Amino acid sequence: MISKSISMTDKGRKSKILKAFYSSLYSFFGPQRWWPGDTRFEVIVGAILTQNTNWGNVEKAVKNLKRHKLLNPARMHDISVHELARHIRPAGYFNIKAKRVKSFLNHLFDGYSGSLDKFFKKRTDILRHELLSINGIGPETADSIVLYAAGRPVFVVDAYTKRILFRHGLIKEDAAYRDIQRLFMDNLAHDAILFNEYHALLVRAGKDFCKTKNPLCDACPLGGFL
DNA sequence: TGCCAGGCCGGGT
DNA sequence: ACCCGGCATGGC
Repeated sequence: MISKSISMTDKGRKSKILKAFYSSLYSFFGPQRWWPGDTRFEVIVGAILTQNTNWGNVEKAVKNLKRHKLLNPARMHDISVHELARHIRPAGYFNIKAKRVKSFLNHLFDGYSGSLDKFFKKRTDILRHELLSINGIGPETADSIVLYAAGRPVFVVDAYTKRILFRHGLIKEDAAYRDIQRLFMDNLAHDAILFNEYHALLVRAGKDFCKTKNPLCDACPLGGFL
């Protein structure tokens, strides 16, 4: 009885903090309007290219792809993995990432004749599981695609999310991806618009105030929660 | 000039 | 079930 009320209290406390974080971030930064990409396919490619990589470098790679009219499934499926690697060079890890984008394209063309409409036409949990089965697509990349390309309410967890939550004492440093994701999804309405903004705001806060080295906690809109 | 950036995989223990 | 090396460019 006692332990139950303690855990309920703790859950309620975290729920309130997560909602307060969102209010503070939204008030401070305003809407972020993610994903920074024009089409679903651009979101998918960007999600793979940004793995452990600065977004600025991804933008250079995306610009290359656009300049060569390659940023659509059919054209990108046609070229060799070697040629693709050449275009995405600025994104770093270009050989492995070219292979990963190709893995997705092979899946898309093998099973869905290259149609994203067909590929997305399934239950959210099935879609997520299917994405995870593709080599080179892990939890964060899969969830980014499910949320930002398919528009389904799953919460995306990334390095900034972990760091911010850890520094505010909401998770352990070695917390697992699914546990962090559950923290958000058990305490917030399953709303794709909300999850979209929330993750984008966490990344914004991370970039501006929560670097690994020299975090600017004084100026951070979440500073008051420490 | 070294460190960091919106991960993930494969092999080893 | 972990742990770790590898993957690579560009900006500060």
